[in-house]
Amino acid sequence: MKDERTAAGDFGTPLIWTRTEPPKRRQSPLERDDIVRAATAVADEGGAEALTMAAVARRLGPYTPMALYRHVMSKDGLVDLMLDAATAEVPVPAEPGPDWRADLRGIATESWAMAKRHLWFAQLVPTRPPLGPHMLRRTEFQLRVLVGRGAALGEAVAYAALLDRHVFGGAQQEAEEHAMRRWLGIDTPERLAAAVNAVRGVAEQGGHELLARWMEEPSGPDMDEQFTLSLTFLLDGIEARLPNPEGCQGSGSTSPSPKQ
Amino acid sequence: MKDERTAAGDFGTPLIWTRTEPPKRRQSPLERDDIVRAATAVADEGGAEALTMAAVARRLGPYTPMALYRHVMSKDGLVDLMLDAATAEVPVPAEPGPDWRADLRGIATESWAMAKRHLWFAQLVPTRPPLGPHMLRRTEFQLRVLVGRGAALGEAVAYAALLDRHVFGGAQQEAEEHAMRRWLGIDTPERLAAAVNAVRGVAEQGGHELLARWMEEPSGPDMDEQFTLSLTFLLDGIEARLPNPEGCQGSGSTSPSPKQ
DNA sequence: AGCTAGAGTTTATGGCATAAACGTAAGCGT
DNA sequence: ACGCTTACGTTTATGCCATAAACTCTAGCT
Repeated sequence: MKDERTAAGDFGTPLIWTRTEPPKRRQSPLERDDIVRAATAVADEGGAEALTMAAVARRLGPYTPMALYRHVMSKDGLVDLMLDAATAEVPVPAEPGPDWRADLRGIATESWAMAKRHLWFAQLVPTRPPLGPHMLRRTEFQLRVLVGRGAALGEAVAYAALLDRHVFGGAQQEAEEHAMRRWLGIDTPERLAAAVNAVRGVAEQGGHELLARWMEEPSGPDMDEQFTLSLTFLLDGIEARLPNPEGCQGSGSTSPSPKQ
Repeated sequence: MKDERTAAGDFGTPLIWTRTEPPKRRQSPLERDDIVRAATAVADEGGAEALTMAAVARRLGPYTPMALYRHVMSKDGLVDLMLDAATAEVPVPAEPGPDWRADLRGIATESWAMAKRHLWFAQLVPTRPPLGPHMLRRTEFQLRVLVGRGAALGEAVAYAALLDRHVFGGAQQEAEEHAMRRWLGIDTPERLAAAVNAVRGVAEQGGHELLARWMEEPSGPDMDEQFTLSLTFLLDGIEARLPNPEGCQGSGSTSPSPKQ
């Protein structure tokens, strides 16, 4: 990974999904799963910026960073494995149920919960192509639900993408706030106050009355409520564009024109 | 910026907005604006991962990376300035107009267009607190529109956040695809085919029929259409929760319960 | 017994941000 | 005119990263 910042990563190196785990000796002391678990623990605690090969190796015990490369190919490979392992935590039904909204809502809600458990997830997922087996399985389920409700395949792909954007976008924002609190708040509460005051000062100077008022006394739905809210908005929107009110199969390529 | 990857950045260092540009000599050869412009050009061309102090300095002419620090304080400071400069490109009306949907749609659409001009924007914006003056101004406008329509302040903040999440989430995805194409596609078209085939192989093996079908022949709304679509969904949802159908001021703290 | 392949280590390279100390020259007051 | 100050840019050095390459050790097969 040449530069970690890039949210549009370097996919040039072969993806780890093309290489299977090397065949094991009897009981090799180090395994992919151990490494992924350790890396996940490191990132859970310190965020994505704490995830370095050295930190993972240290956590595993008496290992050097280079030991990991034999098993995970590269840091990108490790990240791919971590992302897929985390995705595996969201349960995906074998078959779509009778209520398509519940199906999609379930996937979204579970994903949201997972992303809150692993705040690094939302930070890292946009840096890698979402091609892990569990992510594929998850996507396929979403598509089946939508196509089963009459959406055209291309539309289904768009709707799924749109829902996921919302889940992971929200999680990303949550992660930001968490990190902000970590840096400004926890260790030095007076710095939090100072920063907030500075910003409020800017807001007031700029004549930003509403913003200043809100910063003085934040209110409104919290992240979870916002998540539920916009999820509902999106499902409503999708529903309005599905062809049959309670239908079976259908091409569904025609769609009502939305309000402009 | 210790680790660039982190989408939840290090806000510990004082924000650049607290420091004004140092007073200039007669005509200092290097100015903040020059630097920000050059940095923007670098990132426009090479993406966020190409944005290094050295690259910016090189672009400016016969300067060393360290020269920049006198003017922008740190790389984070530079990024903050870049983000705000880009935000300044989206026009914000002085006053809300008669049609609140048009107002919000306008901000969102212009922001989307800006983010497509500067693909690094969506990659970098989640790494820094959105406290630049232009960003504040933009947010204040959104709030004024919503509060003017009867939303409670806290709700307005949530709605604005929710809309922005979609704008920048979509832009982020666009940036990913662009980078992916850059790495896999442009220089070596056969590698694109190989990669797609590999993934399709995985999809087929896993019995992911719809996914495989779609990868065989992608279809459906493109990014712009998806953007418009989900924007409409969200505006519809917000509209349904605004108190008065065509009203003036109002507390708006009660809201219809959404369909579950 | 000896070979081999896998596991982990050591060493080295190069990119990156950035702290610290160092010229250098432009403008100021005297 | 003289010297001091101060902004400006450079040099040098530090430390953190990922990771390539070569090396060592050892289990287990032939």
